[in-house]
Amino acid sequence: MTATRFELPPQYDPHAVERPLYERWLEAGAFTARVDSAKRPYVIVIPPPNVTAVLHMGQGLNNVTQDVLIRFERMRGREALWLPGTDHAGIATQNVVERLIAKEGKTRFDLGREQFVERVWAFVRETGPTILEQLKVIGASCDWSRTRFTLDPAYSRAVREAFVRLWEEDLIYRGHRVIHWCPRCLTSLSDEEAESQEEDGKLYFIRYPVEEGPKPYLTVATTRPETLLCDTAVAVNPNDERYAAFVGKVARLPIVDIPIPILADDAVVPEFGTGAVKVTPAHDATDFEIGLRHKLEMPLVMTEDGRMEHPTRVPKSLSGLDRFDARVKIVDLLKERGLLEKIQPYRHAVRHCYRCDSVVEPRLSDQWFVKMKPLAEPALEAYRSGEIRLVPERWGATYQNWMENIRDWNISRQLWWGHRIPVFTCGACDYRWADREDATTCPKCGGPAEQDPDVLDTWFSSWLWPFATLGWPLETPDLKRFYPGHTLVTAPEILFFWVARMIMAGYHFRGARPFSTVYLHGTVRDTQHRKMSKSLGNGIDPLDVVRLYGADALRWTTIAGVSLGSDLILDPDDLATTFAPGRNFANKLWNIGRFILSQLPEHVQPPETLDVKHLPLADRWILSRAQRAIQEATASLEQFRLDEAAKRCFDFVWKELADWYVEAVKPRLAAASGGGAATAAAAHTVLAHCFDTALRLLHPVVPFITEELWQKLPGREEGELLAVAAWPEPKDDLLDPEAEARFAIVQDAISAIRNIRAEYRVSPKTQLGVVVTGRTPEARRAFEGERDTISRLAQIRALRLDGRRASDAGAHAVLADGSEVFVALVDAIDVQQECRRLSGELTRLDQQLVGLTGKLTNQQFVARAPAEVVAKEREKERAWRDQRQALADKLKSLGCS
RNA sequence: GGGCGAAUAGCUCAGCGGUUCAGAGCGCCUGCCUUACACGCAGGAAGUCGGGGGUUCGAAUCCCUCUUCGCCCA
Repeated sequence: MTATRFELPPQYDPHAVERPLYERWLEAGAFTARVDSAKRPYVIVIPPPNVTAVLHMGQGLNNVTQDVLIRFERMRGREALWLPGTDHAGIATQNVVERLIAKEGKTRFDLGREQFVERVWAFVRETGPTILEQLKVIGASCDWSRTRFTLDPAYSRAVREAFVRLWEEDLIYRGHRVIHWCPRCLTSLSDEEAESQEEDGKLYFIRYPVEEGPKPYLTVATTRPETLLCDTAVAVNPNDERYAAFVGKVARLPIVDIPIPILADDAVVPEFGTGAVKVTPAHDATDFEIGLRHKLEMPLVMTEDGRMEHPTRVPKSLSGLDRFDARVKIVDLLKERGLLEKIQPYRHAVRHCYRCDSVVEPRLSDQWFVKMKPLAEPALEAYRSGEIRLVPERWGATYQNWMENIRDWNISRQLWWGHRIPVFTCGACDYRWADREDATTCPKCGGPAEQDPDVLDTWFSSWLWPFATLGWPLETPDLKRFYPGHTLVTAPEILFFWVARMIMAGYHFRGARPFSTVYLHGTVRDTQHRKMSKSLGNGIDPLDVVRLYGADALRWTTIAGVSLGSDLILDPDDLATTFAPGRNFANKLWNIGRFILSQLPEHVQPPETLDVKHLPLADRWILSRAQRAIQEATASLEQFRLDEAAKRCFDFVWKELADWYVEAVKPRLAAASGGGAATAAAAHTVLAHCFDTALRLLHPVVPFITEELWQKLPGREEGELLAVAAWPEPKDDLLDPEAEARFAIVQDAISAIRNIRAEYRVSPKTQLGVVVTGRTPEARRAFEGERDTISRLAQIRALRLDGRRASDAGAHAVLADGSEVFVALVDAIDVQQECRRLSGELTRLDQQLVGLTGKLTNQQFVARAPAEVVAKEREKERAWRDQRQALADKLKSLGCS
């Protein structure tokens, strides 16, 4: 019976099992979605990590969440496809490689475009697979046969196709306007990529001399005095009477000393500063609009890398200075000339580059834009009609707000790494067109064609991810079968960057939603609630966690620790405590398995053979609890309540199966070799069934340990895998509310005895004499049937159920249903203490009864509350009165006053 | 300035109209190496559910307001 395969170590060792199991899943093709099966598809596309990235906790949470969902649906019989891949991440990747070559003392300009791009490719080929390999370590069940990269040739064709189509639909245009410019990355950014942060800045009040004005000067307020060098006007609000007399006059621009007009424009907010503002059309989006309206000059006063430069406007002393150094200098110059009125502290939003955090410089330039309004409309409608659902729902407001106020999308980046913009210009006739092929000559005049030097925003490729990964624009079998997809799991930070745009692209290019549900999970933070980040050094390396405690411990802790949409707080300085829940649970599961496996014979009868009605109460109870666990865990997973599902399974396997059933059934198992063969056989079946159920339910969350244990269960056939085994279905004939209620009383009795034992400090070794008196025939039958259970779990020498006791020296307890417990404690008993204990109970009960009777005598309650609530309260009152009576009797018999 | 969210045991969080629902995990206290597990077992202490007001027969749970914190957008 004790075959060698059950000789398992008392502590679970994840390292011994994880890698081989993952290999086994791969070899079996367990994660490969089949294009030709009859199953309904279920598709998740991974949010592609940057190709240079290494796994961090945020991705850990993100990917474990996806894995739970995909494994759940796979077990439920769907054709599950979890499509993995990476993103070329234009700016980020280019930055990484630029830093690398900087160590060699070179810049990308030294290498030249072609060589530099080749250098990036070499780097990417080396590091690209890293993060995907790391996903395997944490158990991600991706379909690796379909791994994609946004710069794959096929994917690049999709990007190009999308661009050309939009061009043909007249949705792409060349815009001349002020955009966000990163002077460090040397590229323009979209609105989303320029993140605003509240900062403490200063408001400078500067006097602009006025020629022949009502006053000698006009004071303007600005946060960026260095830009005054390219001011081309001063503006006030047309309705601002304070300045009416200035309008039409000429101011002299300080330092530069040239005349600029004073004009009136609605865009000026009278409440800001003095109500008069300087107008810098080339370095401020609002000023640019003013400039357009008043046909102002728009000189640029900075180089692309943010240094002051202009042939006539920048004085020699400032030329070549960084913009922030120039600010200081300019302020000094203004002071010298008596033109600085004052400086005030000022809190305002400043935009920063989302990749390098540099302060973004608004800058006038020509860029390619996508007209977004027509794309946004279907995406907005999809949300409003419920065709696409956001979980948690509250993000809907944010989504709608963004879609309603959508602005055109600047998609050109002045980078070398990425999809080169397929726009060509004829050197001879200036004709401009977008092309699916690399053109060399002009289709109009045959002149030389020149391709736009810029590349596309990375998000312009990743917004096609849900279908470009499946072969679009070709109508591939994969595309037909696996689009539209189902669930997208991601963080709210990229709701606009990526999710919203994918929805737009889905409708625009495929005429169908890319997915039906967007699950937005929280952020991983440290104990001070700071977002984990490399720069703060407060991150946790998920692989460290795997190394220390195993992948399942990592997975369990992240899934059970985070409720729908909330942040996950982890302590990077105390991994042991942080991941203890996962480690402890895995070990517990291991040991439950170790025990059960050691007990089971080679052949266990299937649960269908059980004569349920005649099983012992404990068996009926645990079987019923198993059905409930199935129902509740399934329902929770369907609602994306992964933590709830995990905890429900935890309670079933630990708090019910291990703490109660396994303990209750030990005497029967021990009797297997003796005369109790039949009852032991039933116990084997029940144990095997319940454990098998638990392993299936837990597999999506802790796949490794469950697979390992499941493989060892008797009756396993060669090649069977839990990863593709069927999800449990609740069996109605095993649901048994009566057994659940009865067994609860047995548990209640055992707890009462244990409580008394602890209270009177009776050693666990001391075998007690106990009398349990059931209040009802049902209770008496329950106690009778579970006599052995009670004796074992409460360490009882002599258990009487007939109500007769040998002495009165003992402790008493009354159970919820009015049944009574008497524990003989001849020496240990302290009547005074017993009186205190029981009267304490009585007082508590009395207080509850006061409240309850008050409620029941309240006409309003009886009249207005639902009848079933009232009935429930009445029933409760009856039970409590029984309890109270029993307690009072006891107190009286003990002689307590 | 606009919008959203959070505030419940020492910590991280469940619960979101009906008192044995004031809970879990970790931590803490007491006692146990009871032949699956000390990464464990048994028992226990611990919160006027952020403040105030309201709705309701009944509120941690709904509404208003204030305070504190976080996020997003301008």
